[in-house]
Amino acid sequence: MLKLTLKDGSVREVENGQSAADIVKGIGAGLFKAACCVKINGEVKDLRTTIDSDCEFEVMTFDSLDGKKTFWHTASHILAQAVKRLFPEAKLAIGPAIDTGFYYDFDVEKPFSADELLKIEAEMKKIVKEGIALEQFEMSPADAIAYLKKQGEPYKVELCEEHADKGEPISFYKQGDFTDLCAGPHLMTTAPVKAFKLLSCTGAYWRGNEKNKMLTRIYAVAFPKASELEEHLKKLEEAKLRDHNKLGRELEYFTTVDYVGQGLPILLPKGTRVIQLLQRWIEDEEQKRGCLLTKTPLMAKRDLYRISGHWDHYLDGMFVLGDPTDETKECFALRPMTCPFQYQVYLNRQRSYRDLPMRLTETSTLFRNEDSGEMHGLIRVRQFTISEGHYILRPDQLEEEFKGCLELAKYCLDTVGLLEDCTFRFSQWDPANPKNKYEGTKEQWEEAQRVMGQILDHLGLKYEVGIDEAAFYGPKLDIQYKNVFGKEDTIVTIQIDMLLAEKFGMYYIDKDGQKKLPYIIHRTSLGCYERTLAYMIERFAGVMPLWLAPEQVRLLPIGEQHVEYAQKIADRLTSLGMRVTVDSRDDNIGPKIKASRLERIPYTFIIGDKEVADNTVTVRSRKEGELPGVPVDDIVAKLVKEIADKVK
RNA sequence: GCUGGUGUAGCUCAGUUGGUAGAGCAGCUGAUUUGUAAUCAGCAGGUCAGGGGUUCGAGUCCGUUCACCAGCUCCA
Repeated sequence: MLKLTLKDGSVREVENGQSAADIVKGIGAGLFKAACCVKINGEVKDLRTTIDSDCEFEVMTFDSLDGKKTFWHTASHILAQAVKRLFPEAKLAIGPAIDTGFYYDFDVEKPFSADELLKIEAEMKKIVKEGIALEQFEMSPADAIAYLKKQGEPYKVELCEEHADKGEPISFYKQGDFTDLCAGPHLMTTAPVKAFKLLSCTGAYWRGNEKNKMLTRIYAVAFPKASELEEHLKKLEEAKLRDHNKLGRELEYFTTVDYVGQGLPILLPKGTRVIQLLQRWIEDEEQKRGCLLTKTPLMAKRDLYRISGHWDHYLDGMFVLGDPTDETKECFALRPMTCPFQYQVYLNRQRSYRDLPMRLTETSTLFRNEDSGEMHGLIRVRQFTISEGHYILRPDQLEEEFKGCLELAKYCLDTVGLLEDCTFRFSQWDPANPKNKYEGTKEQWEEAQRVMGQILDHLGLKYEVGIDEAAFYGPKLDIQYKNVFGKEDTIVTIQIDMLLAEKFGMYYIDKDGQKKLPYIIHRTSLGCYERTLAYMIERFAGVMPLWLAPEQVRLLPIGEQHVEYAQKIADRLTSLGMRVTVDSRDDNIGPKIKASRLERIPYTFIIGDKEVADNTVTVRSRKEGELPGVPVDDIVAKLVKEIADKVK
């Protein structure tokens, strides 16, 4: 007999040599029905696994991510089976579960049309209804390759050949007329995959390499119950309503114009106001923290970028003015970053150790010639503005200043309401340097990453490691944010640079009279303003925190006779620096309230006979609903405090 | 850059086998003087994304450029 320790800590005795599925069945029929896979000593395993030693035994259902992924993986096989039934000439690539569902890549002549996707869905329904059992079997690598060649699956052959080097047997799963190279785990049958939807059909490069053939990828999601699928699709629809690219245009934060160009959004008055408020706030905050504000040119001769290394590394990413190949004429480029410009501030005269730390900061507009397919709303653009700082430091100051940068970034993100959804990534180089991206020696990289890792550990920061995500001159701490659709981008970055100081000859005279090279931290405090605005629109569904709202209060007089009183209150709020309008249009109160709601105005005051008589207003707050008969002094004090406190 | 989709009024969308470009909302004007998500009437609004081609005739067919969307790749 074996002893299994279950999740609740209880111990269950079972016969040796049973499958996990049989054991789960013994625990309960309901649990067996819901089981997707098991965890043996913390490792995800197939229900078909034979249990032959004492272990910790946990049953994973669809409620866990591991269970979901097993479920989705089986769903992806059902998708592939349906495609093979309808399009026998389709070649199979890969079909994994992802965090939000699953996909399968196929090599087909033509991508699937919307109609064909419906047909595939219908075929999948049949396969589920057939309740086909999945069987696992193994082959030797040589047999597996021969089998897959015979099946005419070149992509599977390629995967198998790579795996063959390990000398392990190759695992397959078979469900009826369909067999796929697969390590599992999988459900026992196709029956539980009751509710699913094919979401989109797009192109994707084989093995994620743009030099390879582009395959056809179907994204999908699946659930045990139809109601769960409906709920999921509803959530996706709701996310669309928060999408900054839709809402930001509707609410007139920004627009784009085809003859201006891609990635060049026009910030409308509302968007511009929010960014101005953010900028003023950050510049003041940085001053409090000892930063010196600079203003440097938006372009420079190519000579500058030659020194920094950008000319060699990122010429394709720059907007060049002039012929970059003609050395007999001047050639300029718009700046893609601020570093080499801001270093000139430091280089203005000889520096001593007493000048350090020197914390330079700039509200800096940058230009990057992104590939045409990359642009997206305000999140990925060709011209954008960041609060970019360069801290020039003695080695003994590095840790303290790095800590300060992180505190500043966290303070900024927290204040604008984005911190709680951020994750941290320690972006390191790839020592193999496959794209020849990195400058500097192995020793320099190891030293910089050691120092950064040590600082992060001292801070007790939880982070993921991103290999091959570093800058060409050094490692980074990237603060990552996911938008409403789960797509992740960097919102703030803090970098340690051990290369550029030498290139620019940024020596300082130390206490001992020796010339020494400083460390440099590149950091953003709030990162890209456009991107931040986009995320805030999504985070707050268009209702900005009061201190940032382009229009903070709208006053709605019910009749003509109430306009004067409303205007008096508006003047008082305006004199306190608030952004206020009076909607004195000749219209019913209903439509005026509707307009104020649709425009996401944080506070709406309704003013009629009662309010004039009592010196009050009826307040409609986006957060608190309707508050009737609030004395004017009280609401003014409340608003002043909410603004001063930067309430989210 | 790659694959696919989309582009008709400010917005949401109709527009038949190629044959006079439409609606609702928003806007403007007038009436109404109004108490919590659409008062009534009238008016105006268009280079059908932009060049080009086929045709007696193109919103519709073909090709091209641009922009927008989804995904891949990229992101100093």
